[in-house]
Amino acid sequence: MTPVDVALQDALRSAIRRYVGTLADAGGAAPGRGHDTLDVDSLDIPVQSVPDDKPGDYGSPVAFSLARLLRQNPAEIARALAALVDLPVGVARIAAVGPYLNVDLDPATFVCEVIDAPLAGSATGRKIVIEHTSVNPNKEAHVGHLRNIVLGDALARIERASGNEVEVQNYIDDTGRQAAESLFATTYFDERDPGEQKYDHWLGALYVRLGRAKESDAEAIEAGVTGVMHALERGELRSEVERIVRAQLATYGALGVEYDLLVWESDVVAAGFLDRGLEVLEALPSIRRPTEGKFAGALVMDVSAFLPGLEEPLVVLVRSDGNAMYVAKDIGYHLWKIGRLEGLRYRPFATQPSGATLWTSAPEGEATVDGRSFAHGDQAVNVIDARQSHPQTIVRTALQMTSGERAVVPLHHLAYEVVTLEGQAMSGRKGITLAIDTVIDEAVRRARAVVAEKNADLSAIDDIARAVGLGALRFAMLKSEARRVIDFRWEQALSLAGDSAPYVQYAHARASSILRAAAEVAVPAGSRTTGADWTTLGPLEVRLAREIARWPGVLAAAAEDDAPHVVAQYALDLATIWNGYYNHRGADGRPDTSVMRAESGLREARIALVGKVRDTLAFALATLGIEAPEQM
RNA sequence: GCACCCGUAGCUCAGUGGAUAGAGCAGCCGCCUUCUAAGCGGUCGGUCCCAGGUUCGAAUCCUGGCGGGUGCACCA
Repeated sequence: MTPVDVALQDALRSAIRRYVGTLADAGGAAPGRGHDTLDVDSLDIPVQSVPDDKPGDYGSPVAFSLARLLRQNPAEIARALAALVDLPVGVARIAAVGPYLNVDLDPATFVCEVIDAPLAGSATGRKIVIEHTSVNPNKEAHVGHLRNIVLGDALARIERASGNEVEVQNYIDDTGRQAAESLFATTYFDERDPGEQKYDHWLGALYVRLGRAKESDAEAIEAGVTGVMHALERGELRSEVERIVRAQLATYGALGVEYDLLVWESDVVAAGFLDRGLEVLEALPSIRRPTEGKFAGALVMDVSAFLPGLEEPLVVLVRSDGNAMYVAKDIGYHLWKIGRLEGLRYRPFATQPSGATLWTSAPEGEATVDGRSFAHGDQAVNVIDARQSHPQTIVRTALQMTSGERAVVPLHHLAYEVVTLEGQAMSGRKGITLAIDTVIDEAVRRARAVVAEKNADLSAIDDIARAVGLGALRFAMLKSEARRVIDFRWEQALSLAGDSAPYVQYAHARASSILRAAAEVAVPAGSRTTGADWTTLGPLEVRLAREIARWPGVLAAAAEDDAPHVVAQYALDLATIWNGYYNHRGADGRPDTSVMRAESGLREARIALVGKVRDTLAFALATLGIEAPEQM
């Protein structure tokens, strides 16, 4: 909803009220036509962008719904309303186009309004806890994880840009089987890291090797892994796991991804979240401890009241041997995320490239650090593989049961589909993977070759190649909906043309280039740009400004729906409209949108508009975690 | 078997109940005597999986099919 939309809605509403009034005056002549019962105040008045081949900038199909309510021809209603309506500020004319009511904007007013509008949302006071990455600490991260990381990071940036406080958590499953297997593999094979490759890569290879060795020596390996798992639970191998996590974090750092807090599973358990979560649950009637049947001795939760139709409505929380299931720990963790449990301790873990401190949960840490309070989210969002939708639903259901039937559980699952590799399912266990580190290197290498070819004299070529290569990679992971399967193919993922980040970055560099040339004439300062004569602007500028005007709504929708692809698609749209403007030719076949060669007054107004184009492109890319170089 | 997700141009995908369904890639034809051609314009290409229904209006909502993916452990 832009200010123009709102003003237009108000104007149309008044006109409709007046129109209905005239029908009422004609009163007895037209009984039962609906005007006497029509509730104009609550009438929905849609305002939409007009297709490019139709007259007008914005239009409303409101006459259709009125036609039904008033039993009249929609085109007639549109004509009548066009005659009755008072023009809102910024609107040059309103006319009926068939049954539609279309408006032409006043270029000067509209463009000034657009270039003065803020790009970021105002502060909401809401805190959103986003969990993403959460890669098992036993191997290098691969392109399947890349999708998770990039989605989560983009969502965090989108929520921040929308005015929310965001805390990004990365959950470390340090007591799981996978970490145990990798660590055990080093002793089983008696291998020591020669330091020739990243530690997580070296360890990942041993993990795969151990998987193969199980075929011939299953029993001994099982016993050894179990031993390591117990040691992990006692917290004895924390520094070994930390070493893996640090190696993985180097990859995320290279992608430009940072976190606020690492949450270790062993700390979640030690803080009592598991036990206290279970206490809360055990008070509920749907929690039982059967003494016979297949779940004898286990603690189970009956979810049938919330998830009808399940073949097996009982979910095991604690096994009959006394060991808690993962989902039980997850329930405790999530009760803490939304502020219903307390007790983790924290210490600094690392200083990230931006300078921000990465915190970690730690048994020996402090309860409060640096004056900040972790968790206490008004909303929690989990970026997790769609294959885990069922366990996520169980966690959500447990929170629902502890909150009351009608309570709104502030937990979202951003479920994303898998990434396949040239059509093949990836498998860490089988070693069919493609490491993020490998892809980053290749992406930057390819981008560097193109930058060197197109623009060899740029001094910051390495930085630009990095921004372009990583941008292409991230964008490929973000441009489609999360629920779509992505088949990773090199040519597609690292493409520098078409629907890609470099396309948007190029549009941004073009605008930047103009603004460099313009710097001596006028610096864009919105509607206060010196020397601008707004009345010289025309439909071409309005078309461009209309696209910019969409941004706040796009940002809000992306945040509301946890949908970064909405921002990616918008960035492509704005870049397309801007490129079209840039290359536009008049009826005589000559360029008619030149900024620097435009006459004084028009030139300054265009400089201000181009400044807004550049800022909007850069801001949209930034919410996706993609840099926008000034030159490329 | 039950549940969830997907089905739109040759391929990969956008598309908030509204105007003649749009991009990119691939194919074909054009545009650098200068604000960046990583670009722009044109052209070719559609039973929006099928059948009903709701609606003034459906790719979009509902029901039933068909095809594909995923999930349904005292694993994580």
